[in-house]
Amino acid sequence: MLYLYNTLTKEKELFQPLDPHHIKMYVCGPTVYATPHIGNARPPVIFDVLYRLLKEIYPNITYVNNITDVDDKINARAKELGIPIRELTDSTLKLYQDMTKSLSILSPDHMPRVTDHIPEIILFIQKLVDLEFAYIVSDHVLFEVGKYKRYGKLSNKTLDQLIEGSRIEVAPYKKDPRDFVLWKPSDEETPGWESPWGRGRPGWHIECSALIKTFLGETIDIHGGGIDLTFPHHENENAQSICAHDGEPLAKYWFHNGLITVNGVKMSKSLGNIILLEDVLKEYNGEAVRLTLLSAHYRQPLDWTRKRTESSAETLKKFYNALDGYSGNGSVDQKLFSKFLNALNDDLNIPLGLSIMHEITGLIHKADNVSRETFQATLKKCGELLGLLGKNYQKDLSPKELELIEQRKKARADKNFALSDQLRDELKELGVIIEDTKEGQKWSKI
RNA sequence: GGCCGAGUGGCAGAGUGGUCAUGCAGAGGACUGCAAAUCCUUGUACAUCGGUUCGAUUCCGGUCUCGGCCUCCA
Repeated sequence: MLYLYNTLTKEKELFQPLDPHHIKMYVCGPTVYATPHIGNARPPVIFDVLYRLLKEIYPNITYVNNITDVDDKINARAKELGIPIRELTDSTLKLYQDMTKSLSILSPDHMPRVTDHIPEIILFIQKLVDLEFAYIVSDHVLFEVGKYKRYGKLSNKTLDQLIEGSRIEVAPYKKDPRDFVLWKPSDEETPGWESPWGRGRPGWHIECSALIKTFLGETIDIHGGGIDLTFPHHENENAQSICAHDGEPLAKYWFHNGLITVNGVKMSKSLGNIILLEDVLKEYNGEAVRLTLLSAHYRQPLDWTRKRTESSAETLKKFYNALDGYSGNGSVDQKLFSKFLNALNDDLNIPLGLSIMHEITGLIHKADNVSRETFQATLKKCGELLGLLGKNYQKDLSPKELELIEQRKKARADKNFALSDQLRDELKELGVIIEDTKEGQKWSKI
């Protein structure tokens, strides 16, 4: 029984799929204009775990994650760099794909690029115009918020509050300051597509509505993203999709992850406290970064510190240590695995799940040879669900490393401890950890 | 200002109306040539003030502090 916290109802709810034979999930993907930071990495990792969990429970799931490659931020950035837009989006997309690889994120079933689906977007907007939920003014197509009575339900805002906030851009042609752009005109230099409303480009929110419709249908099970997308992005998406689809809900469960903070405050471009993923990966391997991203409950903020990442790396070492010597043939201890699964099923309580993995680690060390394999298989299986412990960590050693290991073995046999200690230090410098056990000298590589 | 969320032991971080979170760090011990790993032992934790209750860290209300959204943002 899977329970998920639903932003729409503000409650933890039993997950009841629309169709248990086909689960549909959509997560808002990146706008490809800037080097990914660790905040960009949290949703893909969190949703990757949810994806793995759903796969464990249900036979068939379609997960769609879009790539936004048309956006004014992209245009501005390309101009600043003096490079063609396509070059910027392609190279940034490549960085995101690299991130996926280094953080062991499974590929979603579809990763559509928005620019490959402009006709669907135009059709979607046309429908809203035809139904009179949208109006055309000054070459723009605007969604008329006032026509959707439940606007604000998702983000828990009343119409009055939004007006009082009054930080909304008030273009003079808007009927209502809250109305938002579905389509806007492009000048010669700006990317644009021919449409019934002239040459232009889509507004921010419409792409997701159109892509969901295209790939998954009118109503999906889970729609997700960072909590900061709730308003205005998801609120607007929700409004336009519901209006286009005769009141059918867009998503049954709205699932949002908390944000990454630095010294307690949100990491954001405007504050300039961005930590780039590539910089973190220079110091720590992807798996340690992944575990760090999973080390707090997904809805809680996660304060990014060096100490935290180091602690994750240590934890991984401990887990891998416990898996040492595993044949790969153990059978999973169902009782322990259920305990772990129950933790994840309870609104993705990954920290609790990790504590169970620690418990299993202890059991491995205390077990006899027969049950050890079972516990190791179980730990491995738990790790799999979190996208961890998949590495074959006993990597090949270089000839030099092998040579040093041999030398040390000999030195110990000769009881030349001064030399053996020196060789151990040398190997450590190379990243090879030597441990002496009853069975003799053992090595592992970080 | 409005709407959310949070305050747990040295740190990180779950959770619960009444015997255990867990990890790291610390202390003591076992093992070891020394380490490391591992094992055993070890901690008057739940912002604050009231209320409900036989009993609250857990429920309710007030207060304080912090964060998020209301603007591009994952």
